[in-house]
Amino acid sequence: MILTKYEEIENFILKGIQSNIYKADEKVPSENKLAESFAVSRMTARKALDSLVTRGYLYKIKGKGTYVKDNENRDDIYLDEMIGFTRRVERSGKTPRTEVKTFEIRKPSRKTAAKLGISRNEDIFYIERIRHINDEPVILEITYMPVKVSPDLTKEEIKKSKYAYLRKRNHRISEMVKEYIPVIPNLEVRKLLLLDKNMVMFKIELISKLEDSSIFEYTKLYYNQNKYRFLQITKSSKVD
Amino acid sequence: MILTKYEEIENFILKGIQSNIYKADEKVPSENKLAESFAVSRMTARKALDSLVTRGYLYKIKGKGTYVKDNENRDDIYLDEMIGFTRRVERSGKTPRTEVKTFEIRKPSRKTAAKLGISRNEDIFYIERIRHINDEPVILEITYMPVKVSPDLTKEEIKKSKYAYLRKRNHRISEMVKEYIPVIPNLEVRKLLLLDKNMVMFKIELISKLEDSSIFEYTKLYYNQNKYRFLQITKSSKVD
DNA sequence: GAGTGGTCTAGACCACAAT
DNA sequence: TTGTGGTCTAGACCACTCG
Repeated sequence: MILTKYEEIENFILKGIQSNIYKADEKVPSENKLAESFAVSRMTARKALDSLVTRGYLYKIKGKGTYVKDNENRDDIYLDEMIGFTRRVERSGKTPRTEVKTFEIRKPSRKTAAKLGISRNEDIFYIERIRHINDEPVILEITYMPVKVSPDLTKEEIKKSKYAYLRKRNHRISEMVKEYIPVIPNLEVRKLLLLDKNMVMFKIELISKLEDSSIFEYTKLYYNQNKYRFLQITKSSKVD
Repeated sequence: MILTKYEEIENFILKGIQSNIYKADEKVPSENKLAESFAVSRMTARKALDSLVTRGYLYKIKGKGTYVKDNENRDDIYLDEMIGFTRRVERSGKTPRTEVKTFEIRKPSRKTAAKLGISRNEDIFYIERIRHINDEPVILEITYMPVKVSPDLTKEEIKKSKYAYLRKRNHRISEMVKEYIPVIPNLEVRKLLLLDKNMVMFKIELISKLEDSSIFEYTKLYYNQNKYRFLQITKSSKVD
């Protein structure tokens, strides 16, 4: 099989990573070095490196160089374990912090109104929260909530937990539908999570309902790069 | 906020998709048209389109043009529903087919041996299967199984179901650990699934054990582009 | 033949890091 | 000052599709 020049370079770097010639958080050859040693233009060498950045193998630092990404030491998230961010982080001995970036009342977009099952002129809370672990931003959460369902919600309460607020009001979630989506984040998400480069990451979209079937929230969650592994354990299943 | 030229073009196309000016499976402006109307070089226009392809908004056909991806009409996969491929497809009124691309005995790589908990000189089955729906390849499955655990496995049996084989032998899976991973597929995966372009997709890696805790398989599953939605429904949870 | 996307070149200027 | 990555240009040749 014939490869393009940039595919040759990609494979060269990948082999170097697999054989541990290029170690985690150490440099791979610069774009100019690669261009010279493969006798290609710098743009071709760049294309190879950029591809490996997007695929999660490398990261770049302007003015410094290109480095091998360390994908070990990620935190595990079990899909069936209903545990909140704060408790999960504390259990692992780290320090969680929640930053409420935005808390305001808006009218929903057409898409959001449809998700919430309301009309476009009803008010909603628009809430952006950033979850930090040891002061590093790891999760961006964007929540849309109908004001009529949670009329007395305050910014102070949202700093803690949406679900603690529910308990206080003697409500609870009766059903939650989650969709797991592989994405490359857009500019806004990259900015909020301090990611300077495109790379694959995890998005979860969820809708949760209360006991009376009213929709409590429509939420999008973006999980920072390879800080997380998403696991599911199934016991004694009746597979296939 | 100042945007680069290719980001301007990306946003222009995205707005056109959101406002339905560019409709599903219809063309967006060609690279040359965009280069002209934005007064940039063709390479810059290309960079914008390529980014949107990787992010799953567009697809390109050489010699024809660049089209808006239709992300509706995807099949739902429920993470908690333990149902096999064949039954799930038939339930939706479509025709499933399994192609056994490779079935051979090998020695495992270091990584595979570690996953299977065996030594590098024990034999394993290496199995590549491609799942088709209505003759379109949608899932690539790569399985590693220790021969000593399933010594009498045949290619004929693997054409049907791994788990039917287990039942025949009066065994069953006692535990399955799955990891969900967002990836951009490599060349080999793209070739087998007939994908001509880089784009985000879903990978599942799983390890399943039998009642005696022996490891039955280590399997990687690649789900074709946006043919699938991965959903999870949680009822009456004790959230956060 | 005209238009499309795919690859590639040989430059350029910039912002940023390190020394 | 040197080296790095980030953006961008103005070409080129190719393979493919379609009329």
